Amino acid sequence: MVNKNYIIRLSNYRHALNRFKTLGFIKVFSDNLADATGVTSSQVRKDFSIFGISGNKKGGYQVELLLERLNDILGKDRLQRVIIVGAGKIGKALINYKGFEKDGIKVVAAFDVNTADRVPVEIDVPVYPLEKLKNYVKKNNIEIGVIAVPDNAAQGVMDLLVESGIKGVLNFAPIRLRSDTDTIINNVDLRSELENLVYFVNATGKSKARNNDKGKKNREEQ
Amino acid sequence: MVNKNYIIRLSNYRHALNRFKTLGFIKVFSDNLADATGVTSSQVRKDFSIFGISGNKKGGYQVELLLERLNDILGKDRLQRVIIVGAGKIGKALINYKGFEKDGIKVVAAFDVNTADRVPVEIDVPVYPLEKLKNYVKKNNIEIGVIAVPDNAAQGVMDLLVESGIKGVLNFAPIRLRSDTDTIINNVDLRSELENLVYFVNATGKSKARNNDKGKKNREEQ
DNA sequence: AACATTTTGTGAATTTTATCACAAAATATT
DNA sequence: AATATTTTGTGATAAAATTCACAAAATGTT
Repeated sequence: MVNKNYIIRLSNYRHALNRFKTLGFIKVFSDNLADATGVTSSQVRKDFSIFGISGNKKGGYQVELLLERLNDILGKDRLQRVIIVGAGKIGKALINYKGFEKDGIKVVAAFDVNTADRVPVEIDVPVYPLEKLKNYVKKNNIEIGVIAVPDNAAQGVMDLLVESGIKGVLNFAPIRLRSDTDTIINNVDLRSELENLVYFVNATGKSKARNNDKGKKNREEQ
Repeated sequence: MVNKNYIIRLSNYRHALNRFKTLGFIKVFSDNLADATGVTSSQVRKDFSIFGISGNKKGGYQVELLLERLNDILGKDRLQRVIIVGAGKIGKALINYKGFEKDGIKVVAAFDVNTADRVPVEIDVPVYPLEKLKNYVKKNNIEIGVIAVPDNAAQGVMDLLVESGIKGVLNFAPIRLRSDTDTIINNVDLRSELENLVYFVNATGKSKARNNDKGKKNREEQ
């Protein structure tokens, strides 16, 4: 069963590959990708096996071909348009972040209850009042929305997004959103990440090690 | 072996408990916490069992006592001071975010190569030039740092933080940081989160379900 | 062209994580 | 005070994820 962890790893392989490509690599081996992403080489091969990706025995994988295959799996063939709800601190940071574009993700609009004093200055992403969200999403066939509003507004926004027909939500509010549809919810909980660090920092030296895929020191995560 | 996932769940239980407390609850049952955090009740009990937390058969758990216990485990007894490196978009958002304080996390300073045009306006967190970081960390015994600089600067900042004696790092740069010390690194990779959504949104209806702890729709995560 | 070396691909084994299921305890009910 | 009900706590079990390990294939070497 393919789940989030597989996709995160594929995404990591893809990014490592892009770097290898920049460096002029023509082929890579599973242990190059393993080193670059912090997993074992058998993990890399197993993942590829699951997605039907194959290389050459002794010859490794052709960078170009492998990238194509990963791009295909990850839906990188077309630009993914995303909207952001909440043009506060986090919303603004996301709106102005240019790094997504090279990964095929484009913030096309933002929505906020208070558009007046929240217009981001640097980039030409329009900020609309919340009332226009539903219409915009339907008209433009937006599939992914980011929730960057305060806790107490988050569920309301979630309901609005679901009602508008959105398919996936990235939630920055530190609460558990509910939806009875099959809308996909990913959470980014910075508070939790920091609390986590606090715990392990305090535990350092008390031999409370941590070593699963997410916890292992020096391992990727996302 | 206690790892990140345990701590994330404990952190979630703690937050649910705080809400229950606000609502006037005196006691809770494992399935209240399960509902609130999106896990099973046996998971809640198993987690508690691992941390030696016990309740009363039939009586559930005393909210107040349980909170104390969780606060203790999660190191919530004292304020955790954190520094932020990089006063760009994300750095600024974190600096100005007030939500952490109620969870005992305080941003005490920020550092940036370019302090001039990057001073955050709203809150009185000082922004120092990068050269002052090492000294500041040592002098103030800072344990946790947040990396919010561009990719290409991230490893350099990481090295600097490690050299300064920092114990835990929350990394927003979408690369795998390396350190030969046992500094703990947690990554927040928004690009990866969005790519993940793209995959599952595209897969919707193609019966590519996802159902592990992180992937299950409507489940908490971080 | 034979032999050595490297690397994939994948079943099997192992480890980790989560769920089940039920005895024991606490509370409620009659 | 006896009986019924509820909920914990945890071994046993199941499921999931990862690693192992090795045959097979591709490439390199003598």
